[in-house]
Amino acid sequence: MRDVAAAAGVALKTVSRVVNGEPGVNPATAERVHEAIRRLGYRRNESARLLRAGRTASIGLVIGDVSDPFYSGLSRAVEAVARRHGHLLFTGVSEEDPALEREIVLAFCARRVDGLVIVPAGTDHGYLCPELEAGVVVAFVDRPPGPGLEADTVLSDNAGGAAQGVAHLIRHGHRRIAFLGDSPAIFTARERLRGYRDALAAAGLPYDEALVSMGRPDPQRVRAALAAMAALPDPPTALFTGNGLITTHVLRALAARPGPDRPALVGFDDLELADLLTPGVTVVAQDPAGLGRTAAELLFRRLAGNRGPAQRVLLPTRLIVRGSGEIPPPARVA
Amino acid sequence: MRDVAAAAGVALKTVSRVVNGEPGVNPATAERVHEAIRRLGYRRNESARLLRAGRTASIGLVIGDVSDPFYSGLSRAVEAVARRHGHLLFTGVSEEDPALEREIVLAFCARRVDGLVIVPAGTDHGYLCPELEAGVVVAFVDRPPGPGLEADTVLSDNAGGAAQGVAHLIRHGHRRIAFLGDSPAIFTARERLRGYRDALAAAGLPYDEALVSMGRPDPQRVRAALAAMAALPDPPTALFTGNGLITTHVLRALAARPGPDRPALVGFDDLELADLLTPGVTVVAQDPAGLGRTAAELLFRRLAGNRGPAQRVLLPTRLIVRGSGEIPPPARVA
DNA sequence: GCCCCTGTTGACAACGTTGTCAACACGCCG
DNA sequence: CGGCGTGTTGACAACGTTGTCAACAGGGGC
Repeated sequence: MRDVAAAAGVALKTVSRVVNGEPGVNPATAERVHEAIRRLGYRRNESARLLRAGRTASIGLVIGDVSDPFYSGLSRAVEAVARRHGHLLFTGVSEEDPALEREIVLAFCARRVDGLVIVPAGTDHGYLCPELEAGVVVAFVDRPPGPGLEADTVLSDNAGGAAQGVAHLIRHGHRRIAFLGDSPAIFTARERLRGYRDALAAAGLPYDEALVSMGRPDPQRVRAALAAMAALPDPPTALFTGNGLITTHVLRALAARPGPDRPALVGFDDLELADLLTPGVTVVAQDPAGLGRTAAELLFRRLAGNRGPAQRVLLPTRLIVRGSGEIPPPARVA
Repeated sequence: MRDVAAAAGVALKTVSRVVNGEPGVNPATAERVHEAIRRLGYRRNESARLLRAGRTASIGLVIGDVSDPFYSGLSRAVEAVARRHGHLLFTGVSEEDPALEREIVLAFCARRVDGLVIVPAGTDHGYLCPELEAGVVVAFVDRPPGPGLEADTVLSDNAGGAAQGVAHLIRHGHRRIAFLGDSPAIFTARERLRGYRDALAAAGLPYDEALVSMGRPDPQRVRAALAAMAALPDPPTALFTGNGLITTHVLRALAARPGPDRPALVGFDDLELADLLTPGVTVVAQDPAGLGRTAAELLFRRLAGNRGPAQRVLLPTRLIVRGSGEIPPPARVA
């Protein structure tokens, strides 16, 4: 900028005015400056401008794992909203590790991002308090923050969706329905279990701990849990799986056990190609893009000055019936 | 920082020294400063530091669409490498639109990112030249940059992989093999077509334009192309699909037409759940994470000062045989 | 007592911008 | 001709940090 000023024979400030299209510059002078800008290939340093302005026009997004389609739909939506508001997006991946999450969040704060959208892995977000006081705005999505923190939060209706899925199985005559979920340390897993219990209770069915298995969503654990349930004197005739990964593990395990004793299956989270499987898989679908968009929009509303109390938004889920829960029908075309 | 200095009764510079752990500070003074930092909850402004330092310790990633699992695996790898090098990652989504890509890239450059990893949507990257001269480092991934630009590029072996997939079909006795690919405007689509032709030529089979359809990967177009081919006097007995999206469209179309005249199928790109379909889908799998990692590592090698000529890295693909290309076998367990 | 060396500290400028305010020239009005 | 408003321009400080260099005090050797 200094070079441009020298080349055009004007002061720094005049170049700044021209660059920002401020009024009150002689058209002839402006043309000289533009000429110099072109000749020197000058481009304003946005970081410096923002340092001066005291904002960064950027927000940070912390997710668990981009390669999960749930998170990628969510990040895409956040990115779109950020760009619409003229902000750039930092993306960080916590790998579901609270320590890493904290490290990433603090790195974002050190860059003075204007706001944060967080899919929290940890349960203690005390480390955020100083940042909040410093003016950073935070929205949580998919899971609520740890206790003691007031912040906008956007969640799926996990309990309601799970209840809907389980009710679907009950409507189709199932009485012994198993629940295979993620670790109870995870908020969504607990909520979905709650929905499962609600649905059983609503139908007057007993809750049987032997039909519930929660833990890490790895293939061995899922396979072992399935085997244990199959060995019960009164094995389940239907399964409700607590997330997409577990659904796929169960599908793989069931593929090894075809035939009429194959239990029905309803899963939380939609799966790509789920409609092409035989039998089709009925799912409770979330709206990842809706979650991301809503959270980002709440964030920008705060950045625009909204000082209301923290909101908690619950997004509905959608039951997509694809023929499971009945006797295996022929494949349906979407 | 000024407040900390005042609180500790020292000069600004001393606080800076303490914060950076520079030697030559009296331990007692350092303790006073630490005390003040704690009391005031001071946290260094990284943006200001980097402005001073003349770097931003951030890189930009431009991809076409996060919700495509190919891109999400790639971005995850880039993010991991960036963090390992102490850099933050800006993510931008071009939606495969050259104008948007350009806008995002220039926005990143205006922030003075140290480097860029780009999955190019456009074919003219002339707008990057001034940025390159200004010292930005760029690595292209998945597709090469437009002509006239020398930059590190990491590609999958598109032609080789396609040839391998088509050869698999030929080995299983197919002589009429169709190619359904993305728009010929897309580099990878052209390369995969080339591989298809190579494999035919290597087997002494004729190239029949009636068996080739390229265009936007939307369901209607794919369905129409399939119908047209099925209506040929000598319809194809096997299909090679040019990317994952087209493969799923073809699978949906084929699901409506079961039976023994169903053509065999091999697709470029692996699909989640592909092993659970009946029949299983054989694919030519790329390594999205490998692409991202390699591109990011080349980038950081440049940032570390490597001044060699631009490299072009070709990553191998992997044929995953899942029983397609033969008469439909029973489902296999992974 | 003088000099030099070392350890500690601070003043100042700089990174690349923009906000504030003052200066200047010009023309118009009274 | 003096005063004043307007249009144009520039000097300076500031954003929050760090590099450069100088200043100062204390101690040891001559």
